Amino acid sequence: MTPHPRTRPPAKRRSSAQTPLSGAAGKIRLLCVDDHAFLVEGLKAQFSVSGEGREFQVVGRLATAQNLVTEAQRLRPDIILLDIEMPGPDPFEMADRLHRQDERAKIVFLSAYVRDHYIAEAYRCGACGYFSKADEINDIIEGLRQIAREGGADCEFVFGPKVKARCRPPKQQHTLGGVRTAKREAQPPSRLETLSARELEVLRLIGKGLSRNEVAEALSRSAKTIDRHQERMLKKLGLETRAELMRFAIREGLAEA
Amino acid sequence: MTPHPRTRPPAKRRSSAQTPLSGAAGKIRLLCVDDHAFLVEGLKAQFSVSGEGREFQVVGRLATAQNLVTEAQRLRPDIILLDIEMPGPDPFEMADRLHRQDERAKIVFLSAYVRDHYIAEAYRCGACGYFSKADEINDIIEGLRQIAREGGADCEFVFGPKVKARCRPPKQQHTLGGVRTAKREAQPPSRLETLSARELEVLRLIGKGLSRNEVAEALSRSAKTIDRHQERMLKKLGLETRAELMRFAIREGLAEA
DNA sequence: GCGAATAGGCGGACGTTTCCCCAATGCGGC
DNA sequence: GCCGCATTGGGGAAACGTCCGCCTATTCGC
Repeated sequence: MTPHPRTRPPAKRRSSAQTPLSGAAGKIRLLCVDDHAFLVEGLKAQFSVSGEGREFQVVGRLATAQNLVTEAQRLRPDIILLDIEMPGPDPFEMADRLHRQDERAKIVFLSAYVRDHYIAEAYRCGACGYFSKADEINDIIEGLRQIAREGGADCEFVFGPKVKARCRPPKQQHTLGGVRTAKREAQPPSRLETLSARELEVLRLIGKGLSRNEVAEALSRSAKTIDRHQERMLKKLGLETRAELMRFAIREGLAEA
Repeated sequence: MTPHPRTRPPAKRRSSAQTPLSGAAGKIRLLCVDDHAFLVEGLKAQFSVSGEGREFQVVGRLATAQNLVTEAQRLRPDIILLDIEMPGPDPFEMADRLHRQDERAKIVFLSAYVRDHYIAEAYRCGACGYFSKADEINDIIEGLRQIAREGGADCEFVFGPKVKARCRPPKQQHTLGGVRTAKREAQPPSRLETLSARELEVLRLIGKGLSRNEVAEALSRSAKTIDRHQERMLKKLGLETRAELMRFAIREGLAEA
């Protein structure tokens, strides 16, 4: 399925061969990939009025990730703002493909939802940051500034405030304005991925509200076995009760609130 | 059990007693309810620059539908733009409540997703329109203009292009009238409101992941008392387990996923 | 091959949750 | 006063959830 196991390669020296075309007035050039015209147009306006963000310029817009690679190479934006929940091809896959073609491309994910799984994918496909659409616009702008200033592939991964709030990776974090940054190496994988297939199956059913016995029946196993899976999940995830497990399932998109 | 079944009442003549406070320059006043600051700020900018939409003005923003009724009555916007997928209380429920208090309120739903269920709910709770966030901004602006021009409760229900495209059969618009009688499974206006203050307090703590003993300690009560509160909440809400109670708390915005 | 690690499976111990029963207090409405 | 009801607390039974030990199978590195 995936010809390249999307694992982040060690940061390489950026090939200084190409340089992004500078904007007319030296502005930071953005390519927005989002199916919501509404949002992109508003963003354009935001950047065109005087005040916060006037150093940015939206140089292109795509409604899907379909032509991301070719458009990115044509427009040479400084930063690509990439939505996650879109019709069409998997944005992570496309980001990964772009990143393989051009190590210097700076991709920033901007999503309505914050999920460990998304964060891990974003990190793995070589993106530079991850922001929530619910983040304050000033925090996002500050983050984009920082990313624009710094180098390419070896820059720090920048989290929006809401994103940071949802993942509590141990240490190695320092504040920078409203945004947080984390050192590359210290980034833990999604906690979801530490679970086995069987455990995920159990978790999904728990998220649906099934009791241990109902889960046991659904999977044709003893209730005690379900208990065991649960127990190990709780330990792996650092949780304590079944209710917290349901919350986790909801947060990760395995269950609906 | 439902004092008001949320069925669209026959259009009434608008009581000409109250008039929305006109914007400083006679602009169309908008109240935006969306958890994405990003989108709302962009919209504000869009309306502030010269060009399309300069006759609009964003007079307020809410991140949830929680205080919709009070804020709408305080700000008296001409149109309320209401997102659907938000944390917190059910936007349809809140729209319905507002509509009962003020027949003249013009509510327009603006959602990332187009679903038959959403369209039917929007119609039933007295809204004036439904647009997709993927609609072109000019189409949305045109729709808002039309809604602003027309009367209150008796105005036509306006669909955005993407919404229209999804309700293929042209009869759909008429059948909506027949759809209204269906559904609305026997539930009080908001199940949250059937809970007492004390029960809400307990629910909030459960949503945070506290165990019965922790809740008991936090409220300086016996664990048995907490049990009792929980028990009655489960019965009132038609739930069976503590985990489902947590899911309910998340859905109602009392707890964070 | 062989230990270590990981996964799946089950039984028992023990605390928690669920759901009955009961009663006392205080508060507002009729 | 009486009624309804929210709030508080208790007893107890049965189911459930948490955690322990122990077994087996598979995989991986050495």
